[in-house]
Amino acid sequence: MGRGPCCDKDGVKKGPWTPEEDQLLVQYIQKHGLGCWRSLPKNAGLLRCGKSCRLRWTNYLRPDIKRGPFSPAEEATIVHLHGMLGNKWAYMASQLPGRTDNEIKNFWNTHLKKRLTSIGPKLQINQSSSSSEPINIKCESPSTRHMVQWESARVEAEARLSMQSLLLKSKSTAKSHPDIFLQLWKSEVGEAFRIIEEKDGKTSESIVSDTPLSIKNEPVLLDDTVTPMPSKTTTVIDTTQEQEEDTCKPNEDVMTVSGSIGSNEFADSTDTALKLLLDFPGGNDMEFIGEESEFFQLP
DNA sequence: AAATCCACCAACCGCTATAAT
DNA sequence: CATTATAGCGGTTGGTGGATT
Repeated sequence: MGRGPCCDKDGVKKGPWTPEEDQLLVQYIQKHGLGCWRSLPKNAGLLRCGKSCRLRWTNYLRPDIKRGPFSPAEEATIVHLHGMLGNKWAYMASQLPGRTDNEIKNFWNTHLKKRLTSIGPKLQINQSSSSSEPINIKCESPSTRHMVQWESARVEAEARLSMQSLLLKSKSTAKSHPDIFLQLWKSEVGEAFRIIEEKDGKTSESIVSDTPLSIKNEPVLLDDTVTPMPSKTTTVIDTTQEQEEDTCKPNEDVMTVSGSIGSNEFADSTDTALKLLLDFPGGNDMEFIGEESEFFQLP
């Protein structure tokens, strides 16, 4: 049969961790490194299940955890990525070194989402008109406007993608690409971005690394005190540098990924798509929606 | 000063994919 | 190959502390 149980449910402590428990866990990991979470609690003398230990370590005790408020640059990254990917907290965490998925998720739910909701009614999106008038978005701050625009774009993209997938299924002809980014890039959303890119005739910098990356996170060893880190990090961007502007500046400080991706062609196309989609064209962030009226039309 | 409300966040829960037996 | 545990992820909950009434 399969493996033995990870922990018997009885006699397992739950709830907040005490400093003593934290100390036991940290000491054990510093001494033995990361290995089997299943056996860790017993070996470390903890009355916790392995899952709880893993969460405590990854979300709180890891030495590379960055505490404190999110910088504007980090905020912008989250908004960008959420606009693109939705609730992919783990992926966002991989792009924000020192931040955990849990932290990002909490930050989104308690700050960004609220802000988005609060300014929601103020939005005046002129979709009824078939004219080429740009969407009229009224928001207090550029960052908020930015966020709303990305959310709008994401909702549109999702709607269109689901519609497309329905159509594809009904036709049973074309195979949908397994990669969501490539799907998105191949959709009109990506098309609209490409048009703008060409119009502008410039290659804008992206907050997302040019280094090939994959959603399937490859392990990478961080230069840290505790040896084998349970790193979910693949390609990381150093956003520790405070960036006052809302817009994303080019970031040269990119860590090297130790594990290369096997299928580079696929990964590259995915990354290019993601990179380009995360780049804002021109001055008006959502200009392409107004210009490309077919964006709102079904295929 | 007490009660209530609210925001924040750590931790848990449940699900899925993958790995081990 | 089937079964089961593990790891990882996203959603949700509950405790805590500060603000407000």
